[in-house]
Amino acid sequence: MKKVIFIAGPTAVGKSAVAVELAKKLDGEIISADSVQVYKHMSIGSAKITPEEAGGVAHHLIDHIYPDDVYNVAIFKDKAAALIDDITNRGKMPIICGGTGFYINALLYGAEFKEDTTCPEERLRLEELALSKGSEHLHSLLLTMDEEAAVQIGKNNTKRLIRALEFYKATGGQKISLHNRQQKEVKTPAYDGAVYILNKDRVNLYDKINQRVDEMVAKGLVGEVSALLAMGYSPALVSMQALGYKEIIAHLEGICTLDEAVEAIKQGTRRFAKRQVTWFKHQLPGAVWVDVDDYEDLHAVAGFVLSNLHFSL
RNA sequence: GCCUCGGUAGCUCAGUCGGUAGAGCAAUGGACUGAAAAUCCAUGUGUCGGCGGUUCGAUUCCGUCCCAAGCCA
Repeated sequence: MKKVIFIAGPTAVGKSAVAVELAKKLDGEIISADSVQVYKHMSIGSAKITPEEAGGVAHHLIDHIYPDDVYNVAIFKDKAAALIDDITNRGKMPIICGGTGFYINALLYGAEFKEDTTCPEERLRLEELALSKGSEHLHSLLLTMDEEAAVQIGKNNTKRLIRALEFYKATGGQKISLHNRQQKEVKTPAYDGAVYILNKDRVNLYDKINQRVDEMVAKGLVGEVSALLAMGYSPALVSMQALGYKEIIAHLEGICTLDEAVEAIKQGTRRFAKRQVTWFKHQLPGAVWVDVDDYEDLHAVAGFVLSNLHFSL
């Protein structure tokens, strides 16, 4: 099995800096597991690494598609898996760094995305149906097709209801409940992975988040967002739902003040960080948790990871 | 210094005609398998400002003190 290092953790803990240092020490290359940093023109709000911070270390899956391109776990998993092969074949160490737990899981456990189970037209139709008739209607529809999924998803989770119905349509009547159960059964890692989850005291993390959001605004987040709108990217795009973008768009549309938008970004990011930790806690068994507050700085954290690696290099 | 209005959950406040209290927000826990920075679910014990008094019983009534806001000087 190929050796792969994973550096995960909530937003703003300092994953990037640790990953870069590891890459330098181990002759590695970094593959980003982040659902927003993939987009071009979305740099400030996604806290994309700068060339100086990257320090010459190769970074992949950052800045490689446009905000209106389709992107999802399956695409990520395929690209990342191919990159791991490539990097390994060149004799370098692949380092996965990112906070999108969903992506990391799919990659580590080698989720199978064989056939295309999406259907954009059907999804669009269902979205309109949800708007006109409400999510309860979708729920009752799903009850007749896949009761298990309907019960599990509930009446209010419009996005999942749409996904379940879309899946049913795209696969010619297969149940997503069965599909999901099968996916979850795969619990053998596809790689010889050394998984580290960086975390820190909640209060300290929140301080860091608030501070970082202020920095983003100071660096010109508002300008970045208005530039995206000027380029013609619709606020309805998936990419524009990202934290920092949807809130600034609301401000630019006159729905709220800049201060209110900034507060909303901070709060949304705090909640996001909490969800990330919940995911890692339950979905990445066997990972090594590192409380970065226990170390003097991020160099020391990288040092710990190096000394803790279970495989030789 | 006088008068007025307040002091109840982390915050903003409601309420108890005397039987120890509840909303919004924040926060916390959880779910998640082709939108995931998305989406959804669950969770409300706090010396009811301090000290005394009346009372079987006070956060509620009375007295007094402290603190905050406003007004008059």
